[in-house]
Amino acid sequence: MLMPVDPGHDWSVTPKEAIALQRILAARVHLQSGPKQVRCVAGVDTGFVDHGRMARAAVVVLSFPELVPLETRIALEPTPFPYIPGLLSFRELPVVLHALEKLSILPDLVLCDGQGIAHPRRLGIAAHLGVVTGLPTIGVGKSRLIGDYREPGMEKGCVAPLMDAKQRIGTVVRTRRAVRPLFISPGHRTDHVSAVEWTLACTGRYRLPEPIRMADRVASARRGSERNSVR
DNA sequence: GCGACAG
DNA sequence: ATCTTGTCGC
Repeated sequence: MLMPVDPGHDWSVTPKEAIALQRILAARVHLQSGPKQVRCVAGVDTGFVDHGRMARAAVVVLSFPELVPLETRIALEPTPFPYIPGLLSFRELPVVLHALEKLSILPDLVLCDGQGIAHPRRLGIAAHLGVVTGLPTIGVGKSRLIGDYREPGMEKGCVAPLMDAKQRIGTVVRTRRAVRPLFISPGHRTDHVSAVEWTLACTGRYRLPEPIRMADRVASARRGSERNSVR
């Protein structure tokens, strides 16, 4: 249990309290050049079971740059909060933190499914996770929450800035030729440039970077894994 | 009031 | 997120 057991703050809040909390926590986000060396990178994602009543978080730690999975942990708990655009972290982070606590390996960087600072109050789930754990994080969104942008080129590696209120809040990145782009934004202790660099460094033949892909697979897997491994 | 809206 | 098989395209 190398990860902080400290929940960071009270998670039983109302939507109004959650928004007020985001405004406070957003001031603690640090945009920096990112970690100098990354020996292992983690990917986190959450899936839902039983009609959304249970939340299952998965965290997978991979070696870098080999991207070989080293450790996988899961946490399953009752879903604590409804899905409200802009308040996703209050629904998914509690169980994600419990999955992270089970790790024996401390990751140097964490890729999170969802936005970083590309959020109305600049505190998407990746930024929130970073502030609470102190770990460098990057937000990897599969679609846009807020912000305007020009469609990036169709080749892998093409990028376009994601803007809101005349400020840059992220980067729209084509991680694979001719596929929908990803919305990359700094979470905590990373910046626009490093967030895109690390994301591409973790991306192979697929649209999603390996850490996210692997966590996704585990979090969304049918009970056990009979529909996959077996047969 | 109307439209948008991560997972 | 989740409900769900085969199928079109590179």
